[in-house]
Amino acid sequence: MTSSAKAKSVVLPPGVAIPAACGVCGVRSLTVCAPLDEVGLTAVDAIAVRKTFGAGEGLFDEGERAEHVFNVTEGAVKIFKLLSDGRRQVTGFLFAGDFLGLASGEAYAYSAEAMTETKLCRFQKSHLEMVLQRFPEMERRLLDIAGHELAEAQEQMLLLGRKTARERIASFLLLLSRRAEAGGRKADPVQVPMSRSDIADYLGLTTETVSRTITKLKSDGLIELQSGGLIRLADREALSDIAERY
Amino acid sequence: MTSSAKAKSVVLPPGVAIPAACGVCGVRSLTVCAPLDEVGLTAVDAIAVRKTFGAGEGLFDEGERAEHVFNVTEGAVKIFKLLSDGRRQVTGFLFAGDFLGLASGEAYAYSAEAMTETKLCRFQKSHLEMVLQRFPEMERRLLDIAGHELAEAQEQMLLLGRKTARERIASFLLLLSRRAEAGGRKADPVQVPMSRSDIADYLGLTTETVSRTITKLKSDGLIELQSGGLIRLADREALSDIAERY
DNA sequence: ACTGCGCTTTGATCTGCATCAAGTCTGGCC
DNA sequence: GGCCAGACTTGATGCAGATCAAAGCGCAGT
Repeated sequence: MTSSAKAKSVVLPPGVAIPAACGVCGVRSLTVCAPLDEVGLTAVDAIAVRKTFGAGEGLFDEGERAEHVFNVTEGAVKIFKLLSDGRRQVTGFLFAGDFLGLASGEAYAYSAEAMTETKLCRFQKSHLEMVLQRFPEMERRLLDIAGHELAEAQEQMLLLGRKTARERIASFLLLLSRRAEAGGRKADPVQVPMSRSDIADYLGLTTETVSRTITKLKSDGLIELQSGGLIRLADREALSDIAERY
Repeated sequence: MTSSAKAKSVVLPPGVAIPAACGVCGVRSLTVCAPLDEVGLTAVDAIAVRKTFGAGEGLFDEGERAEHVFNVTEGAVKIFKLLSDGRRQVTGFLFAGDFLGLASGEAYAYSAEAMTETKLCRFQKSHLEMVLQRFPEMERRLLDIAGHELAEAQEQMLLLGRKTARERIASFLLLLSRRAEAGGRKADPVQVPMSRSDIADYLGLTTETVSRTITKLKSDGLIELQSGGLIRLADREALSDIAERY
């Protein structure tokens, strides 16, 4: 009903289960599972369902009954809200290690869609709550994550309410780079897996303005566009000055 | 260093301690303390310090070491972030029952300032963490609160990124009314305790645009300005249509 | 009651980004 | 390897809201 299903590489039906395997999880240290010992990990493993979504495939829609939460293990996801006339605000991009579903009460507060082929662990909320009760260190970790997300949300409000287009793009590139680094991916020629339109809807701009502004940063020698959606931050210092933070 | 100290009615030195008294707390059912039994309440009481801040007085500044968290029991507080050239984004308004400090790690992610004479319970973070360990129901409650705040933050991103001035003002008035109701205050002629400038910085507009837009809503018969900062939502339905949500 | 200062409103003009409109590039597919 | 559709870039023009400017207005202090 909301986002156009522009799924392409989708071959499997949404969410083919593959054996859960926390033991070999490459992003565990980044996730909500980080503080768990073997006993906790076994408990989580027992309730985790691994799912794979193709690029463009929707995970859930805003307003839908929120039965699950997710942990991204591979790929990239965008979350967004829509107005009835189609205006869209992308409220976040999630990568490997990121937790998805904190902001939901009874219903999801936003829609979520895979941007690339994405793998994630899905948990039934009621199951996770039982595990949380047994392992308070996991609940503490969730609270930390929520605090970080809240701080990032406020940074984004500052960007959306008060920054110019140039400042927004500079902030965005630095944010992506910083998050890539935190997630153990390459920070400098930074991978930008989202479309201009997704960037525009994240930054409260239009695709044209995003394109023009990136072109300007390039001709000013602050960044270099490489193939494969990579962007090199040629003058990180100047970008930081423009962005003021991040 | 950040917000101009326009304190006026400040007579006492910042934070005169008055006896903590959870037993007679009028907003307990709204707060993080809601799920606690007598034992838990006693533990919280033991670490709570009651403070009073005058209108315009700062609670803390962004970047400052975050040693405390707060629970507003009376009054109204605004939280905001600043850019170096003075541009300001108000990221939230807090009223009786609201919890303050979730979004901070080592340092506060924003500055906070009392808008009216405000009373709050202050907790040392390290103390609260010990109490949380003993009373997991309080930690659960905190997680719920964080989830709500996250959802509100995303709603605000939609507003800042994609709504027109008229839609922003309509959304804001409905939000204030809804929160007043949730806090047990009067929802219809709704109290608007913040200045035009605070509203502008919350909505990503200028004071002039806020003023013009409110005037227009008034002349369109959707709202009525009353004395004492009260606004009557004369046509709530029309306002909702304009706002699309909230 | 008067005065003065800060807040709000109202008016005139300007501008950064949106909108409208063509191209141009890219990569998936036959 | 050539074709096509969708994504991106570039250009011309328009407009919502910012900026600049000047009154009103309310109330704290005398």
